[in-house]
Formats: sequence, C-alpha cells, structure tokens
Amino acid sequence: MTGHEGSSVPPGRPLLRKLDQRLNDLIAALYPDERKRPGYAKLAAEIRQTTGGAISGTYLWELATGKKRNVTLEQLDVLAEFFGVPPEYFLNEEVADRVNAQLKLATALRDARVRNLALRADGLSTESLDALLAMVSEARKLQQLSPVVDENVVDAKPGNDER
Amino acid sequence: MTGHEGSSVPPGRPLLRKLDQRLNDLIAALYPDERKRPGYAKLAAEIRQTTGGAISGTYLWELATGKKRNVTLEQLDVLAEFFGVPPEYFLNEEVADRVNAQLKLATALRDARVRNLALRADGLSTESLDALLAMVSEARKLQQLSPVVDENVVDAKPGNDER
DNA sequence: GGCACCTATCAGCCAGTGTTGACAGGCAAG
DNA sequence: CTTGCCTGTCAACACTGGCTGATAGGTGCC
Repeated sequence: MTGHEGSSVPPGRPLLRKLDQRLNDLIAALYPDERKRPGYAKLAAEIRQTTGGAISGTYLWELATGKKRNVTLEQLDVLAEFFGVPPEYFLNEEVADRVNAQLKLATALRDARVRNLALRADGLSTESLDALLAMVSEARKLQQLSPVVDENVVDAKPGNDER
Repeated sequence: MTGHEGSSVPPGRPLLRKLDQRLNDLIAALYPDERKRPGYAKLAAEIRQTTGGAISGTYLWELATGKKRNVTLEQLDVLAEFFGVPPEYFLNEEVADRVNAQLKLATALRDARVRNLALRADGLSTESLDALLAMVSEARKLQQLSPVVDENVVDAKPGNDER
C-alpha cells in the first residue's frame, strides 16, 4: 500500500504489532500443556470446524510468529470467535489485560470442557452461552466424532464421565 | 465467499457489515453542512496528510457505499485515527453508540475547530490532547496553510497539490 | 536399521484489497 | 454557450493477504 518496508516495523505507526503475542497468549491459555498441544495445522482445523471460517495452519503460524500481521476483519472475527474473546482484544490494551486475567483463571481449572466454556463465556449472556454449547454438541453428533481426542480440547477423559 | 451483493449481506457470518454506515456517520458528523463537505477525493487527501497513512478517494467511496468492507487492520487504524474514534468503534456496537452521542453533541457546536477537537478528545488524556493539538498546529504552520479555517476544516489552495 | 506420522518452515500461487486513471454529469465564471 | 473545476462512479491494474504444496527434522513403532 504505502510501499513501506514490511519487515522491521517502523515505530512511526502504532499498528497492531502485538497481534502475534496476543495470539500466542491465547494459544498458551487454551493449551497449557505443551506436550498435548496440537500443531498449527491441527489447531487451524479445529478453528475451521468450530467457527466455520477458513484458516490455514501455515497462516496461523505466520501470524503467531509475526511474519504477517495486517489481517482483514474477517480473519480477526474468526480468531476472536474461536478463542472466545471479543474482537477488541486484539486492538485495545485494556481489554486484552482484562481478558488475560480471565485466561489465567481459566487455565487453573483442570477440566478441559470447563476451561473452554469459561473462555467463551466472557461477555456473553447466559442464553448465548447455552445456545453456543448446544450448537457445538449438535455439530459433534452430526459429524459422528469417534471417541478420539482423549485429552485434547473438547472431549475429556476417555470412557469416563461424559454426560 | 465474496458473493458481494452490496446490499444484502449473507447472514452466515456476523461480519462487519455496518462499516459503511459507521463511516457515513463519521463523515456526516465531521461535515454537518452538505454544501461545505469536500468530496471523497479531497477527504482522502485530508486523511493522508493528517494521519500520514495512504488511502485513495475511490477506495473511501467504495467503503462508504458498501462495495468493499473487509478492510485490513492498517486501513482501519488510519480511519480511526483521522476521525478521532477508537478502532473499536467499527467493531463494538456499544462503543459506537457512545461515540455517536458525542458526535451529535459535537455537531451542535458551530466552531469547526472545537468540533474537531471534541471528536478527537474522546478517550484521551488531557496531555495527549494537548500534544495532539500542538502537533496539528505545527503541521499547519509547516504546510503554510491559509490563516486557519473559516468554516471548513482545512483550506487548500486551489490548483496546488503536494506530493 | 527402516517406515509412518507428526511437526515447523519455506516457496510459490491465487483472490481480493486498495491503487491509479478516466469517464460522465453538475455548477460557476467567462 | 463554452470553458473549467469538482463531484461521484467505474474499469483496469498492482500488491499483498491468505492459501496450497513441498521440504526438512523429530519421534515412535516395526
């Protein structure tokens, strides 16, 4: 656009340079255990089926490593929706801090489902939360997800509780 | 997924569909008098010299008429900076409403300078406001702009375009 | 040893964002 | 009426956002 350099970020414009850090924070919050964390490809696939929006693993990596950062609003919306944060999270410092506190709290919880719900709960009404949960459940049933994902995200321990 | 119809937006994704309206609101707020309002080209030039970011008049029109709406963060930042609103204005309904109230109030004022300052004042500390004002004044002096605005915002010498 | 399946990273491609340039219509000055 | 400026609008172009595919390295299972 401006023909500005694209590698080193000139401090001239207060652009969204912290997007990479924000993204990494979110990922770390959702998957506190490094071993259990899926790669960017798997994570992107998860985002795709959860939000319906398209995103590639490679691009996720590019964003997380700061190689690309001038995303479009559509992508921003998809990311925000998946991680359960308001889109302003990527723009406003205060909002980011507030949400980050919530994230730390959620990380403390052991149960993956509760953690996930807690993340998505921020700023939503009870009705919205309920509707979301129902939709996700429906989607899973519809896709006939096998008893995989033993300790991954959405499903918890294998052959155990589960409503 | 770019089935851009212009008017009817596929409700599949709660995208930023109101960007055109928001933009028009801002323009109308800044230039309440239709007669005195500069065209998109002039307005774009104004934005360019004020914020330093690049934007074309045609593109401004496309955004205002809803032909394009999936802007990048960089463009969003430039627009927000010029109009003196926080970037969340384009994302968050509540913020937009709150700021819109401020805009109406500011519109009531006759003096263009006060109106301008009022717009930019929202959410800023007194120090920031002061610094901004100083910078703008310096810029004006530097560009040898005519002795301040009469009722327009900035007066440009006819037939002269820099850069 | 080997193979199969991961992962992160890179190079190249396509689509759409954002550009420049030009056209038609309105309004004031000559 | 003609000339000139300014407006909104469009079409053709360029650049980069975002994707697909391939490569290199790691770990487990045979």
